[in-house]
Amino acid sequence: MEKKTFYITTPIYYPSGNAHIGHSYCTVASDAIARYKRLQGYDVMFLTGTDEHGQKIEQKAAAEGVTPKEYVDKIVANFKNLWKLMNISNDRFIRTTDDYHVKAVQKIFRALYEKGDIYKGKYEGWYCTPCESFWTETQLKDGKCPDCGREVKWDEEEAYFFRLSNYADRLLKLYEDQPDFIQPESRKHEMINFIKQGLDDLCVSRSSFSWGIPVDFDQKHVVYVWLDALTNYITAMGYGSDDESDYKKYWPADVHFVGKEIVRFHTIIWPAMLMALDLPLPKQVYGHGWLLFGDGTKMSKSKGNVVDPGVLCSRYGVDAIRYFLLREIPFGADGVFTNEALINRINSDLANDLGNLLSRTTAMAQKYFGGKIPAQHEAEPLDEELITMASTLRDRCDKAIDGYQFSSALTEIWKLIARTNKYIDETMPWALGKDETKRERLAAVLYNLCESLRIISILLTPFMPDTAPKIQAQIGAPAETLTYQAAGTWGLLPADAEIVKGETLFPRIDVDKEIEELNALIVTKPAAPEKKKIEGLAQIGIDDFSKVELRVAQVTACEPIKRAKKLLKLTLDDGEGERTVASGIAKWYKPEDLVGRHIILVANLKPAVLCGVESQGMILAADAGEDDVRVIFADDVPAGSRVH
RNA sequence: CGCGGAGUGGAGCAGUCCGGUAGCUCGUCGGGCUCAUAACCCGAAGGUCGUUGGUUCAAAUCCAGCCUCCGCAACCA
Repeated sequence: MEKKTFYITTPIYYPSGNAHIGHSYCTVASDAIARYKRLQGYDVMFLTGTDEHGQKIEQKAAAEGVTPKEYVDKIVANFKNLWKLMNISNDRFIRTTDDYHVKAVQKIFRALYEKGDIYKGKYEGWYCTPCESFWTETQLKDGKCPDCGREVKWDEEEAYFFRLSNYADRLLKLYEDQPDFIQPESRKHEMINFIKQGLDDLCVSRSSFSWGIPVDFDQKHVVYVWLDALTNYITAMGYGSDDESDYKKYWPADVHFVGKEIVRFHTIIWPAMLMALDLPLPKQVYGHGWLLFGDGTKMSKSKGNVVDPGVLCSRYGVDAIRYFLLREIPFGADGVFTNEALINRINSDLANDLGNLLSRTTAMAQKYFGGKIPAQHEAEPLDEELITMASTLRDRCDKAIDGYQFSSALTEIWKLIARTNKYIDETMPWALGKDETKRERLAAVLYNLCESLRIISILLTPFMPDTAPKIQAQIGAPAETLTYQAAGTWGLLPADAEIVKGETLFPRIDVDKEIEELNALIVTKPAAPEKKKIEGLAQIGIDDFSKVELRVAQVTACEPIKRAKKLLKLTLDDGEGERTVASGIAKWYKPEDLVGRHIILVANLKPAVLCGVESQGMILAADAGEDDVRVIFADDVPAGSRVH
């Protein structure tokens, strides 16, 4: 009989920079599920990869003076190395630059076009010729190109569109028919609302850059991100190629793991495309949360190297990092990553509870029986609770894993670890060891400890693939006692198992010292804090500058603007009269910080309405750092003074 | 009144659907033990469950208002 299949995917990551711990999080989670399902006997397909096209990569490559392909090759190698380091067991790795993917995407694009689900239309927007970019009204800065600051013009570009709007009803029905399709539940409401606001057709081609898959029947165009990236989940299985056997075998996917920021694309656009292609839909999309820093800000590449997964793995071991990611944060919710939390977890859960349990068990087996526990055992009623808990652990883990709650699965395993530690205190083997008449009781106790560890080690394998075999080697468990079946059965460890005290699984870490060293890493490493070069804008003449009227003005009143999170409404005295200005500084200044102070005003800026407030000018402020904006004050200059 | 989520001992969370003893992990304090990685085991302290009001014999839990925080949408002139 054929084994049941299980197909799980991570998103394909955008290789515009090296992998960070946010990528690791999702990938490790997927890996744990893939391994667990394999353990259970499924024929698993675990896919990850990289999404390599697009304007941003094209620009980054150009900035480094290499071709886009050369640029991504380097970063993709970084991703692959990290996955290898972190014991990621993916069966395939797809790159959207792979030949088979390119061909399949072209085929899909053409098929949808011929079917009428893709049509040629016009993409309208504000166009900046030098940048070759379209911008929406709201992206413009002062009515000019946000990139280069030059004039833009309303223009249109020929583009292909996908009739997403046709699928709104079918999507809503999908969510109803398959209540589990979007997980966690709360994200479903967001999607329903989004659809009810009305879906626009989706632009699926671009002609303003060339780093992409060409539309084969219209070479001016390249396929734009959605159709290129999302289809990876089927092209990687050979869909659209000469050999679709894997596609037939594994599709539809059992679950797509994605970050919550891309749930929308996976639960609206992707199913709609599959509907258009008349293909089966994935069974579930699971949107996990983000890893946040202690201050609640999102992980990003610019924030320093402490969260470089490679660094963490080399300091603490891969399994410690895997454990932390899977245990600390309930899947689906956001979680905070701090060095303190990481080290505390390692010390208390891994070193104290698990590592020490193994250590004391093997040490006693050595000390009292030279590593071979006699076959004659004397049981006591006290043993029953431990035995029951251990032999039913597998079922509780299964249940947690079915809902992708690794955190719960690990919690269950650690309950047994704690119970086993307690069992040692209850039975006091060191006392039994002093009494020659208690040899058989002592044998039973030590055997039970090893059995508990055997079951623990099996269920730990998917999460900590390095550590589990180490435990199994120390208790001398043969392979046939380490299967999924064996995890549900007590008493399999053979009498002749050779127990050896091996290396310490997880050495305790000196918290203060370690934190200090990590902090030192933060300070020194990003010491070259990629000071963003101030992009050279086009030069202007003195006459251009003189078109700008700068004036000192006093803030006479200030209040927040309702419905606008970032805006403050300032009432200014500019020397001639009163005027109102809206400014996006609410995050950094409170109204009382500003009232009475003198600022510099751009006095002849065309008024604009922001969140219902007419703003008659703008005030000068500096970007003092990432996320740090400071208003330029001129308190000793009288209001009304001209600045030039 | 844009949509949604959340406010529970020092920290991080569960409990809220289906009202009735407020639970877990870490930390703190006290005790036990000595097999073990100064680890392990037991016990204690610590919470008016954001706030106000309502329903009820009884509210963390149900209802209404308010406050605060966080996502998404709009907005950083």
